[in-house]
Amino acid sequence: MEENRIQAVWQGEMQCTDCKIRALALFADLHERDFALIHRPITELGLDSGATLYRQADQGPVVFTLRSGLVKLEQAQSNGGQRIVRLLRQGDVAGLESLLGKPYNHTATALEPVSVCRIPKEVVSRLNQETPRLFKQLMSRWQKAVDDADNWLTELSSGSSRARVARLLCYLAEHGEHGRFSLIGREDMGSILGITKESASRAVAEFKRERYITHVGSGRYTGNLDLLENAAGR
Amino acid sequence: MEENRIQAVWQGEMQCTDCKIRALALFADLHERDFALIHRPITELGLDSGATLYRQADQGPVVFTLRSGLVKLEQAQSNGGQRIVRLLRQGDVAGLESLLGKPYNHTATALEPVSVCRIPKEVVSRLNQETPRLFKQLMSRWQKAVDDADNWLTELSSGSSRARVARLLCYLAEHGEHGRFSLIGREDMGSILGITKESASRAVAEFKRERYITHVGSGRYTGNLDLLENAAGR
DNA sequence: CGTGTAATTGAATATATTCAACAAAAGTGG
DNA sequence: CCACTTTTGTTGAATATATTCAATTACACG
Repeated sequence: MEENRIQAVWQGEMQCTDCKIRALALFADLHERDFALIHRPITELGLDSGATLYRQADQGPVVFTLRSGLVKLEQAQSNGGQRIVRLLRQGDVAGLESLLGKPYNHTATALEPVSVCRIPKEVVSRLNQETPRLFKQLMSRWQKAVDDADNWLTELSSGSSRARVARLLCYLAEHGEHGRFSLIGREDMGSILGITKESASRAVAEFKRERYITHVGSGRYTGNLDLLENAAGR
Repeated sequence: MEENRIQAVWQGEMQCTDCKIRALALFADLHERDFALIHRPITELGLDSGATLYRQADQGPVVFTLRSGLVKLEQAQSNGGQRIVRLLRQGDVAGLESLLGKPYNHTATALEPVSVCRIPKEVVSRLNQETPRLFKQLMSRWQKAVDDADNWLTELSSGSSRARVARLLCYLAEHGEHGRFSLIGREDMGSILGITKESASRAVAEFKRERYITHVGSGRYTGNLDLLENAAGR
């Protein structure tokens, strides 16, 4: 049911002790014996691009950690629109607010195929009581969410539309492997940057023409960081 | 020295057990005996409008809780400018990142005379080890910072400059006592809303002419919430 | 190979910024 | 308490920038 709603294309029970990205994940500092305290199943899910992890206002029993891929967090505006307030990638945690018994504050949607771990909140609560090691990681994740939100505002919601798009492309280029990245939809770009999809499209099209970004096949691009940073105004 | 740098106009050692706003503060859930664990002094400071609590990149040994007044958090942009990313009021905590050993991420400045409690981070760490009661409050503060940041983005950084100013005035009116509030400087408004001070000024002047806000003496105003919400587009 | 979705582009319009001038308010020092 | 200086707010006019809406064009997928 739950798995159905979130449109998993594959899933499996997870052994966190063997996790290849544990250094990046919420459970980074846990020891062997800490894992004995996990009594509820942690499942790993694979989701298609476009799949929804959870919806704003839902009362969820789980947090997610992102193993790979890219997820957007959208929040409803009082005027009826939606605004993308953050992008999550490997190691980021989604739905922390559920640990406080609060409904999800965002709708979380995969922007590309993603792999996530679904962690029941009881697992986190229990581990947090039993061992102080999780505590610091939890605080760090919360702080990272604050930092990301603040940087989002200062970097992506200020300046001309061209500069905003340039900064977003820098972000994508810096986080993509080998500097290669997929462009996100122009509508999403607009929702991230607080501009219209047309303005986003115009800026992207210009950057293509001016070779600030170059197509390298199968929808992937590389960016000229120097040129982009310059257009971003820094 | 420290007290000098933050330009305190008065200060005194604080007995948290007697705190009149404890229900709102970080130490809300603590019991009598928990306070025996506090070995370092918590001081209460009064600051003038314009005083700086701390500066971005400083490595501070304290967090602050705000007892009264209004504080802005400014963050440097990569282009050299500054953007106000949050406003803090009664019960809010500033400088949580210092608990993780990180430098402050913002410059915190009083927008009106404020009263704050200055809490050495050792006090928080120690209490947090000894009692689980602080833990939940800490998580809540962190989550509130995230929520505030997200709402800031969706509510104050979207739409026309007129709508943004209307939303900011709504915010001020809702949080002021008896719906009365002081207008903040137009330059600060611009920095909050991502517009120029001239655009902010134009919108404010219009709202005054149209009686969306009314002067009630000594620099204080009341707002017509219906009209303002309407102008805010909701 | 069509068909629908997403991206691009153009032209008209709306909106915000810039820069300059002036007014109002808030300090400052007798 | 008053004159003076400085800062802050307001407004106008020219310009730059972004939005809107409509018309194509490119592209992915069955």
